[in-house]
Amino acid sequence: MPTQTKENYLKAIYFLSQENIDVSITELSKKMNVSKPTANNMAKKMQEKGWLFYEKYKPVKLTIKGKRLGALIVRKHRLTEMFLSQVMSFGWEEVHDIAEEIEHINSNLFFDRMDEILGFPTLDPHGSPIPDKNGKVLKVNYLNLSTIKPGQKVRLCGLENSSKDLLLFLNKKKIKLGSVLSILHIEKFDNSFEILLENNSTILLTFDVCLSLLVEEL
Amino acid sequence: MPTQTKENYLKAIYFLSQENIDVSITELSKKMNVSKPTANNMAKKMQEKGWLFYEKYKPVKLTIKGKRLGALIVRKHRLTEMFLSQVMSFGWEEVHDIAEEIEHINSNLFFDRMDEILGFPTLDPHGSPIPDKNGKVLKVNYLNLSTIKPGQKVRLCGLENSSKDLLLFLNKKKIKLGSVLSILHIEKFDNSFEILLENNSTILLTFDVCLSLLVEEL
DNA sequence: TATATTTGTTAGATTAATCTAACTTATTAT
DNA sequence: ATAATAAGTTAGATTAATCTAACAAATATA
Ligand SMILES: [Mn+2]
Ligand SMILES: [Mn+2]
Ligand SMILES: [Mn+2]
Ligand SMILES: [Mn+2]
Repeated sequence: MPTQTKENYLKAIYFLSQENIDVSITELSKKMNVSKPTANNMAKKMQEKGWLFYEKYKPVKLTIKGKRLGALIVRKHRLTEMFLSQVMSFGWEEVHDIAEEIEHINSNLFFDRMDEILGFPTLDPHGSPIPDKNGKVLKVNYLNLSTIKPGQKVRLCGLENSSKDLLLFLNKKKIKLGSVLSILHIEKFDNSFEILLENNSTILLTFDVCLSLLVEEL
Repeated sequence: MPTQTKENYLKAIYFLSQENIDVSITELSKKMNVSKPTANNMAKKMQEKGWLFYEKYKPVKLTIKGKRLGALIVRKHRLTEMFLSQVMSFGWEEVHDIAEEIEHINSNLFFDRMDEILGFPTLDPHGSPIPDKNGKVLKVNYLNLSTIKPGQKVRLCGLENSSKDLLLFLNKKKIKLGSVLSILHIEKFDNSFEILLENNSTILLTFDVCLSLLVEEL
């Protein structure tokens, strides 16, 4: 029976592991906004639970069990986000904080029912994959908008980060998941993208924003 | 920002207060399944929060603030039960345990949305009133089935206790909220009730079960 | 009223999650 | 290779929530 706090640590390590299998105590402490001794102490406890490998002065690494458990929490998180968005009409910028709490609810029945009501979705409202009941994650293979050449037409499929600020910004620009973007021109000076939307309006996106958008070519 | 544990204590005191405004430490400790020192200690802490009056060797009593807060947690609990039952198709015997966790979610938006989707219900799936956003509770005035005379026809409107066992028993007997019951006969020997249901089947209910059923006369 | 029982409180300990200060080990730069 | 910096660890303290053992106060009973 993992506690809420430990579940959050597990998820943090799970995400940090995507970039690099090994996770340093310092990275973990930063992600969790706690002191290094706190992260260190927690790492030891999680080792005792069999969720990760811990050796003094070495980075930690999830065990198979830890990885699976982490994925299952992510599953609950993303199913919840999908439910909040599809069934309860929340905007994609509102769902994360609530899901951060609901992901800790202890009832498989509850999440299975969500899953069923949603028709067994594979992606969350931000385009991230929902791990299956065994913790297996579908590998999606999107392109980064920043790498697309002028003249190309793409569809927005996911986000590199789903920060509220980014989501609100995209709302304002009338860009949402599934939106079709035509790259008209890339400004040499600052690498900003001039983009034509479906509604025939033209918008400008900074290179930084383009780095956050995952697309597929049409 | 009340913690989950303290919210559960608050709710416990809130319910114990319905029967008797004053609540003893022993009652509280029993309801919460903790030792008396634990309950005592918690009572002191809740006093510091301004949720209750506490004086050594005296029973505790909720403050206005405590009563309101307690009612708001009950509101979240019952809205959740209603949502689980109406929107997510859970049986009335399945909703309590999940609601016991979800009631602690920290998002007014979440519960307001539930409320809206449900069409602002006033009763939960067990017939208990849902406190309003100010913590005000509608006073329902049902009769106890045990007090009804033979020949009378009544509608089931609520339950004195919503234990899972009772709910499963009622499921088996095909009795649900709104069911119409005609009292055919009361056995003098054991006070058992012979009852005719809408589907024309006749069932027998012990006096104890009748004590748990709240009805209105038709 | 005296005694027994119940109720409530104190004291002291434990576990989880956190902190700061001080120290050690490892890594990086000169 | 040494010194400086960064990363990781230990030690000791704190707060919330819990326990048991022992004691005190209130209530009930004979
Ligand atoms: Mn999220
Ligand atoms: Mn969380
Ligand atoms: Mn309930
Ligand atoms: Mn609860």
